[in-house]
Amino acid sequence: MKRHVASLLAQALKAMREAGELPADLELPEVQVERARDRAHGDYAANTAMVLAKPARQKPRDLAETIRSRLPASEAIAGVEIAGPGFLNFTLTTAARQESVRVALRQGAEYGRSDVGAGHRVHIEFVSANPTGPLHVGHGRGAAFGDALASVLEAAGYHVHREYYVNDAGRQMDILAASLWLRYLEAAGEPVSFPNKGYQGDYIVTHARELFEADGREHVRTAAELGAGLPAEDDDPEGYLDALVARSRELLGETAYRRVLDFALEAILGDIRADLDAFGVHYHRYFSERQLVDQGRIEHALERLDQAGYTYRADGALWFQASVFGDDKDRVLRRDNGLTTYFAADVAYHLDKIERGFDTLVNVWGADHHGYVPRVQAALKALGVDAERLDVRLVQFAILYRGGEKLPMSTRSGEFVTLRELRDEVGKDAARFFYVMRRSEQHMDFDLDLAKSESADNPVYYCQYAHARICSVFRQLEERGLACRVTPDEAALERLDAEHEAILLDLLGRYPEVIESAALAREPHQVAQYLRELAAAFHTYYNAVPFIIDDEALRDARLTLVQATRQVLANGLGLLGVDAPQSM
RNA sequence: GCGCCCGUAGCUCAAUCGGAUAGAGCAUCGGCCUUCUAAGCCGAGGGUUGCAGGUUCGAACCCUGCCGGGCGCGCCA
Repeated sequence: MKRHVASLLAQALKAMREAGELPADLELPEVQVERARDRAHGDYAANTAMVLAKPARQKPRDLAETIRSRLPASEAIAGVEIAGPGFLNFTLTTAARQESVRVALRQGAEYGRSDVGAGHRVHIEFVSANPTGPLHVGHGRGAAFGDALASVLEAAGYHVHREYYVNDAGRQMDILAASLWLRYLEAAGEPVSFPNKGYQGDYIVTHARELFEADGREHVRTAAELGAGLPAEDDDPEGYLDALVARSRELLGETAYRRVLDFALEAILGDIRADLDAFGVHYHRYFSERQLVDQGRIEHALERLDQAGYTYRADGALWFQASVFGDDKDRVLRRDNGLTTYFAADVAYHLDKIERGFDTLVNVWGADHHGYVPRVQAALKALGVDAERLDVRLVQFAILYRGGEKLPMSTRSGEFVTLRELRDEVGKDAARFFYVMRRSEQHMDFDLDLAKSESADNPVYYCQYAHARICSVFRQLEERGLACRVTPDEAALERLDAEHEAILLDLLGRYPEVIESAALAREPHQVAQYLRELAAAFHTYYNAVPFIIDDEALRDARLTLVQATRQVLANGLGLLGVDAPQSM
């Protein structure tokens, strides 16, 4: 409908130019049509006359008058008014307004879907937390945002691929393997001392015991063998850790070491997958960084950069000329010790996404990675890829509070709240809705005690309650031996002339526009805001007007309206990964 | 020090590309269960959109400078 109005305006402008009412050389602007914020302003509003006033050298209101006279007739438009400084306000006919109810019920779960995405292939990468421990609550926002955005894009007609990038290569994996092995030795009764910089969490102990149960004493070495000749930990904790890793590797041999490492990785990745699963987040693929290394994709990427002529050697290292493409400085790809950097792997990963045929790459990153964005963009540009194709959405951290006290969430400190604990405390639905309710750029406060103690006031329940209430109405109807006896097309929707009904009709018609807007702006919070509005309109309606009444035609019309509302609530909540319960 | 993000009601946040009288929830106060779920509804109070300039028909939004908060500035990942 919005597009219909815009097209009417565009035709009017064209006609005016041909009639000489606008300068022939005037470039016609893209017509902006928006939903009227105030119902007194009709259904749709356009600022076209005000935008054109200056270049056309005419008064906005006069221009608006001319535009109105040139508008083609439309069955959907009941009237056009000129208001304020020169707004054109369009009012829909009642028939056009009722149409949304019929469309919503006819399309059911499909209502709201569109084809603006035109099958564009979008790769969306989110969470991608290091597989060195369970997900903590800091990852929750990225998970909720990324998944909701992916769903919204799907609904808007994009072809979406969800991916988790697993950083299963490099030093952190060695530290993980060593940490798990030391706990394994403890489980076997060896008196080893655990390094401060190792992964301290209980989950390591748990998984180490599992390894002990699975493999028995096969990987046991004595504490004496392990400690012999190692430097003192206090002097150089990081150096000590590296020495410990090297010693572990040496004592276990490559095969057993690999076994321990893979066991640790699989166990932790299993935890992560299970947590995301329970959070309602499902990926098409978990993409392994190690595989990128093993398959020579990093060398491939470095060659490509080299061929493009943007690498050079200095101080024994291989550098990328990121500064040529807008980054602050050049970046190292291969260190003087011969190992490639994390950045090199990331270049390879992004190149791989492009080579897999994706049109657009959406990266959902924590805001602490913002300094990293220019160098990845620079690499893509150097590889001849249009930087517009990479869209990095930075998600600000949610600052956690418990009882008014700010909470740290570092995995190193050992005192962090896991995503699982969050789910256990406040529930999946409340957590997901809360995370996705706000703009991702907005810093956010999240008080766990508040979310728990006031869980009944959480906006998610407000929306779910509206859905459950509607289901209850139909149960009630059945109990009284009644039913809605008409199809949506037969319903006497013209009887719905009350103010509350007009508001609901208006909102139902807006839903597809909201999805489209949320997809284009990459802002799933628009959907959450909309659902709250829709739920509010329904609750008001529910309290003001009885549905199960004696007047059968009116009763059926109201039931049809309410059924359409239920459908839209269910569709919208579904996009956000929130359940729409039949009862509460 | 440099760079990025943010600053809106007591609190947490919205505000459709710059658009009409800046809106919700929580909290406070006053009402509504003898009919479909009170996890709800109706009403009231609460604002110099951090501050000061600028741009224009029009600024919470764009520009400049300050103030405050978060984050980042590694041959770590």
